Amino acid sequence: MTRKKVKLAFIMNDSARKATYKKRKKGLMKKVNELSTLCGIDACAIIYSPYEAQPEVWPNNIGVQRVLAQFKRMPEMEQSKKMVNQESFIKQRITKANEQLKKQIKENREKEMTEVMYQCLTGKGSIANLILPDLNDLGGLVDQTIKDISRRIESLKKDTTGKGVAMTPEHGRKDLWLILI
Amino acid sequence: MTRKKVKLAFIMNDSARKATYKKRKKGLMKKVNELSTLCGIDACAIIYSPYEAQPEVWPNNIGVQRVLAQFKRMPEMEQSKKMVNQESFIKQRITKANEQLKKQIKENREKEMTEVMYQCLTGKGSIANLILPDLNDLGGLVDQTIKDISRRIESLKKDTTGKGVAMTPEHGRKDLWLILI
DNA sequence: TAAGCTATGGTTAGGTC
DNA sequence: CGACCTAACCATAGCTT
Repeated sequence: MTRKKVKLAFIMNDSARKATYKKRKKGLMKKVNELSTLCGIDACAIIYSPYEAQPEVWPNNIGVQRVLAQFKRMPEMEQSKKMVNQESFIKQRITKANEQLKKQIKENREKEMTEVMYQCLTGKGSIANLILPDLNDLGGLVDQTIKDISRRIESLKKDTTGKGVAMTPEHGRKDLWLILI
Repeated sequence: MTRKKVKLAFIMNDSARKATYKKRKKGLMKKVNELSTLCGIDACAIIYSPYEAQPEVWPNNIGVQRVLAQFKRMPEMEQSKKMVNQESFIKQRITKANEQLKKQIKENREKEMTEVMYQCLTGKGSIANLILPDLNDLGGLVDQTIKDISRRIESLKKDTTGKGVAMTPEHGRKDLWLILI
């Protein structure tokens, strides 16, 4: 079945949009209810849709009116403070996404370099045709690997049972430890 | 690790409550943003909490004010219509939960009876010490199983390749088909 | 305190009936 | 429609750092 990730954009197909609306509205109401219950906070939600003449609110009209009254009672300036508007919210998400992207790139590069190092160790490749930045990264990786290996040797020396220790690396550097097997 | 299902009730532990609040508020904001974007609807959210002096709103104060104005402009009577108040919402959830409970009980009973039938077939048990309701259910289950087996035999007869067909049953009665192996 | 991790359970897209 | 199903994706509780 085709269940690809849905792009976060307006759904053009009318019936699909309505179906999604109904499902997600239900989920959202549940979430609001949970947050309110779990944390004992005052919350209210109002949703307008082309499918209903009246907006749907949670928890009820009295609660909404009360919250709204409180909200309107504040001075304009105060309202602006600590307010999450759509623009800043989206900016936050973009920043977050960019951070993840950077992390992924770094991770990919590390894997690439590990592969190169492994190729060299098994004689299937050479460092002859690498460019300078790659050589620098590779140097760092080799240093790190040597350190890891030294630490591994030390821990093996201390293992008096003679049966070996778990192969799990200390810091999640799973791939590199394979070299020792 | 212990990551059991959290009971839907006020979290007594202060720091745990705050942590949950922060995580869930973020998730909620994301959901509101998604619903609004995907379905092109006008939505706004207001959350009061002991952790912030000002309520947090989405998408922004202007949007909230506009939605609120629309809301207040309606006659009282109209507001009451189609409104999901907390009580009816909770009642809905209770009804739903009860339905699920019934379904689960029925499912459990079916499994129990299947087990009994299997015990009898393998000679590890007898129907001698069963009470009447159990016998009735068991009878129905056996009938159903015989029908399933007959259908299975028919479908095997029609299989001219002689290589057998997939062992997947037609209606998800996985366990019973094992008898044929 | 906050930020990061991951197993788990919950939500939902795309189907069918 | 709307109810149900399932595979995938997502949110998050409980931890560690």
